[in-house]
Amino acid sequence: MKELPKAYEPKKYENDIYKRWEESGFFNPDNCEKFGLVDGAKGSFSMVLPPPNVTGTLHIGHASMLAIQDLVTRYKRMQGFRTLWLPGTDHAAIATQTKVEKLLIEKGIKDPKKELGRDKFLAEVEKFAQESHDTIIDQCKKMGSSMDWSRESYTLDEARNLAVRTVFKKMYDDGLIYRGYRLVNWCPRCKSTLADDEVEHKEQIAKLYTFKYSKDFPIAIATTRPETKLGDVAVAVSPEDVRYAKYIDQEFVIKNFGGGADLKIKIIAEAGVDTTFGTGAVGVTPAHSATDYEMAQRNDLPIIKIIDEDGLMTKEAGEKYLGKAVKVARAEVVEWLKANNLFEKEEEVPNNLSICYRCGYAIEPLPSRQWFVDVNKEFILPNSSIEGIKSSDKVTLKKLMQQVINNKQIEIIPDRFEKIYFHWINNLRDWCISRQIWYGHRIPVWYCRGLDKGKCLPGCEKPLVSVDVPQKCPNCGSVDLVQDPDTLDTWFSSGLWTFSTLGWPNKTIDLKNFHPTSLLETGYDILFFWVARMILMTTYTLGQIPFEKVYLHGLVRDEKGRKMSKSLGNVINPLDTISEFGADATRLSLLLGNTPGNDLKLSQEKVEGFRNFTNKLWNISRFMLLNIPNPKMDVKLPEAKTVSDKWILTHLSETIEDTRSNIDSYQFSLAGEKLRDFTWNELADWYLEIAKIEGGKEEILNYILNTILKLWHPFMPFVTEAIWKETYRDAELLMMQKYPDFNQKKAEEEALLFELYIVRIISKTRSLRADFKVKPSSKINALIDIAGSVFIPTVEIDQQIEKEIQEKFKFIKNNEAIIKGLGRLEHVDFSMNKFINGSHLGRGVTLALDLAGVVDLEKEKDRLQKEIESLNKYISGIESKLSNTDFVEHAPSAVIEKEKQKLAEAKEKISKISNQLK
RNA sequence: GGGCAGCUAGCUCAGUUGGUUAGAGCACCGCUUUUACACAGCGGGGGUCAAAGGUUCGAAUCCUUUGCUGCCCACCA
Repeated sequence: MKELPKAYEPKKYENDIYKRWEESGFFNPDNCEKFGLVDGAKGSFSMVLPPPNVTGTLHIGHASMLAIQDLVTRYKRMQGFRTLWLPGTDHAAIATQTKVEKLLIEKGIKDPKKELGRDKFLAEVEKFAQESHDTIIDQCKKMGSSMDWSRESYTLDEARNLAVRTVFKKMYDDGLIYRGYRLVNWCPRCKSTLADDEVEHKEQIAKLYTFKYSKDFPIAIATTRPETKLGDVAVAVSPEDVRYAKYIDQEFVIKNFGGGADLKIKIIAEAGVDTTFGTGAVGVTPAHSATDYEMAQRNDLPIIKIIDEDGLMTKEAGEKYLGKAVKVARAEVVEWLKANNLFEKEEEVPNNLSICYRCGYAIEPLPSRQWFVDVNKEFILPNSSIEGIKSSDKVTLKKLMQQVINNKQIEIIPDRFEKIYFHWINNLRDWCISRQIWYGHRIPVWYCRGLDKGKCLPGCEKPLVSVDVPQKCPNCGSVDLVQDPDTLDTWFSSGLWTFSTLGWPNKTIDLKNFHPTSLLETGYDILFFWVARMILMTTYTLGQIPFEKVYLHGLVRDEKGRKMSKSLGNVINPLDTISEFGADATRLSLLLGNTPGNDLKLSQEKVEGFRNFTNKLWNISRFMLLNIPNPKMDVKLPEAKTVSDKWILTHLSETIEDTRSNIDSYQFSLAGEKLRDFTWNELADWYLEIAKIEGGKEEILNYILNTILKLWHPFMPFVTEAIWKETYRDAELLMMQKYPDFNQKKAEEEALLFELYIVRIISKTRSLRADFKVKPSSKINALIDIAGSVFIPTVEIDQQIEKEIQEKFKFIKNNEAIIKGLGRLEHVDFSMNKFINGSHLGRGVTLALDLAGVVDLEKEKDRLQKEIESLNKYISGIESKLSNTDFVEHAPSAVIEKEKQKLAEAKEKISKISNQLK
């Protein structure tokens, strides 16, 4: 017999337990296999950790992700799958560089990049990334994550760099990567391009200015950005617009617009122009607006770049504006328009401002020479294992991305995100992958600087794309090669994550064992950034899907549903809740009440509630251990000695089945709630109390404890492992035990009867006691009468009914001790067919408490009267249902039978109560 | 402008293919320190399931419309 401390103190156990897990080596599937803990028939289960950015520390959203993934991992591992959960971190290029720049500026370095230079600056970034990485890893461990640290990866390490270079080269050779001068999203603060989906929109009120370019110009236009008009090449009007039809195709020259350059403006017809907005005419600025750029392409118009990468006006805007900031230029253009009487009006309109998703700065669209991935170019996919795409078929990247979802090779949970995914792909444009920042994978492209400085041969201008550093120009033989200064979009390398982490481009055993991965669990907020790009990169590179299922979780919000942010001061730090309430409570509060794809509201109270539950489980075990002198680890389903045993074992069996099927269908919350109900309500509140009365339950308690620890382990690994150790001392880890299997045993009828009779009698006894304010300490007497069940509508007691009554009598009498104990009764008399006055519990059972001296007669009358009222309502509802011929004709007979039974039962009750009132 | 969710007890949410008098946790009220647990136990109150219409014998559940709330997407200059 062992005794545990009264309350569970997570701090005393968690670190040691994690250490034991880690030292066991079983986070690594190779070791599980070596020790025969893998069931060959089950195969592999693999999952990559969505690598957290090394921009800082983990927040509660990460904790939620870790809780879900660790739950699945432990569950699969306990089932005998060859289970791999592969960890790593993401260099997060722009984000990390921006962060470090900020920190250095705070330290007093005004322009860190300029002052330090590339190498020193990068060293600073790496130092920061390393520190951040260490914190992240530590936090993962604090959460109990059972990841295989021996396979840890980084999106910017050597192995991943090889994968990046190899894929880049392959895509270039297939013509899917090209270099082009095109309009890109430019962040003047980050001084880099951004992909389309890295641009966010913020609603604002903008000033809309209406004016004419010149006195002679026939059409007024409206714009929110007058300074860009210095780069206008056309005015677009709707072809339907009668006001402007006559001007279409005319050309105008505006001398010295805004005091700057001359403009050549052609009037063009564009169907997309809204005749009701502004003047119904749009000034077209191809270099600084995506829409206008497309119009220019369609109409063969020139592109005049008047804003540069620093957000300053170029000389194309005219000498007057050269080098001036955009905002300054705007004011000057407006001023000029007013001075020249061209200005018509100024009004406020709602407007969407494009901003950088990393730094929030306004995006400047501008034309630039960049590297792109062509999503529409056709190519052939050798080694295709994509269903519906043969190795000889021509495909595009877009088509690949659509196909794997269409053919259900990849399933997205919840499936509503599939629609969103398709919509995104349909609108997808070529992906700009080059970034003008320093922290990232250098683009594996070199340029020849000539055999003899600047004297290249024809053909030398072709970029030299190579996995390894090329020694000389293959065209002219020069060794004077210079690498492209740009780096790659961080999502280019994280897009390779499922296979680059498994050793690709080498043909490794890991790739064979673990790819495609089984599950990708991540937030819906990076569906496009990451999930879609992994699908793109993996299907293209391997001809394989990256994962079979995508489970998307939502955001963790505060108790009011607001996003957590430092400025609001509502951030819940997982380390704080772990330290205050324990990792298990933190995990449960993130797992339960959380449904796929939906945001979760979290409050301190919620975590507290689960801390209470952890402690409850601890105390349940504490009590059980007091009653299990010799805990045994290998358990078989024990034999039930009493009805209560049958009852609890039946419920346990159901619980195993429900837990498993809920986890299997990704309903983690339901699984946990079911387990909690069983543990707290059925086991603790009923069965353990019964065990105190009946005694002699060592074997069954041992079985139940053993089983629920296993069932709970994936949810709350620490406390279960701690109890396991206390129970079985030197035994092996709970983590590696076999997850309980549902035994197909049918629910025992007696188990149901236990609820129908015993539980009902006790509950009624308790509620009557409370109603009549009987002191809990005073034990009273009761009378229980057992008559024929109302199901047989006959007054005569034939043999069959007699037998039924006898059996029922025996059944209830057998549980007298429990009834007395839990109902706090001194003495219970049993009778047969006495039709006594009392509470009618249905099925012919009547309960009467001896309340002599305690009963307030008037109060009792009131109570009965109320009960009659409610019963009458109930009865009339059923009667009207049953008298409805439509119902009787259409409803299935089972439903009608049920209604009839309910009616009979209610009627009997009411007649008995009326009797009593007399 | 297009799309997707959500609207069920004071709060957070369950409610699987339509079929008990719609459930749980927290909070609330009353009682209890009955030796596993007061981070507990027992009992209790509380909802016309956002609104309207429709389908059906029967709707929280299916359909239509509307209203809020949130999110995503989009080239109204």
